[in-house]
Amino acid sequence: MERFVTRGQKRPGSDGATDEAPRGSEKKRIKVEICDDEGVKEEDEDAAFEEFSHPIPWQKIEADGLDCDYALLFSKEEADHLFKQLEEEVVYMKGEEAKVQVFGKVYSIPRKQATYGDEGLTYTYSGVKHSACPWTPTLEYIRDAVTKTTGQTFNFVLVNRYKDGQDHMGEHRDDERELDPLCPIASVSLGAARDFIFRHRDARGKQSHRHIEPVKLELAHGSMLLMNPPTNTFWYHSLPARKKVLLPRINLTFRRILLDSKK
DNA sequence: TGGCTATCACACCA
DNA sequence: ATGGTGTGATAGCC
Repeated sequence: MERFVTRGQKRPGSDGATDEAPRGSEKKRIKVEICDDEGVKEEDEDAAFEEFSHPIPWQKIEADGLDCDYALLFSKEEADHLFKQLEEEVVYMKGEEAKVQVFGKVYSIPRKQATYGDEGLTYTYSGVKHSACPWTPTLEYIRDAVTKTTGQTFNFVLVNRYKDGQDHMGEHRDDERELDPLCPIASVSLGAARDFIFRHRDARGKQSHRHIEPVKLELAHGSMLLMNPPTNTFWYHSLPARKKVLLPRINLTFRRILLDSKK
């Protein structure tokens, strides 16, 4: 069974007049598709709250073992500006660095990637160790904006650039060995809106024991998706190809990498 | 040791 | 019929 659900409309009865809306008290509409054998259950989104310093309308996205928060972090004008700045500043991997080995065969990854972060940090992707470049001004600005709204600090960002709808990323989880398991991953989107799909690890494959429908959402220009633990443990995510998308998208995933003393 | 990663083939749908 | 999309098979490396 599949249903499209629009969640997060303004609560009936909320006066909606307060400037200092606590997190979750006022919602923007985004299209979230939550599918479930028994249909959709509406949760009280106000039940979840944390003290954030900036009042932003948050959208809670929850399923079994999945816990995300979605918000528009930047206005269109600011997001346009940031996108342009990143197009000038970010230097992407090329050549051998942009290749990946899958089932013995070597491919160029279907997107461009770059890693930035605190000095000396490294990140392993598909068995290849990348060292982080020093932060650029725009990446620092966005990082700080994320920190202000989430209260979380980050020492690393993975930049993915999808030149159009043909560029994509296959289903995966982020490497848990290197990541601080208690720190959420903050995913900032700039440019073309793209579909984003979560699938539960027990609902993959031909004969999976559980029937858990995927959670699908669209990541808008200037948005931020916070993936809270334990989401990354149970849910794979992907950015599927979309032939109709003709414009580029830049995605920034801010993380906290453990200083590699232990692996 | 097992889980990862992209592509291809093919089924399904409108 | 056609094109876009979703799912499974693939089988080597660390």
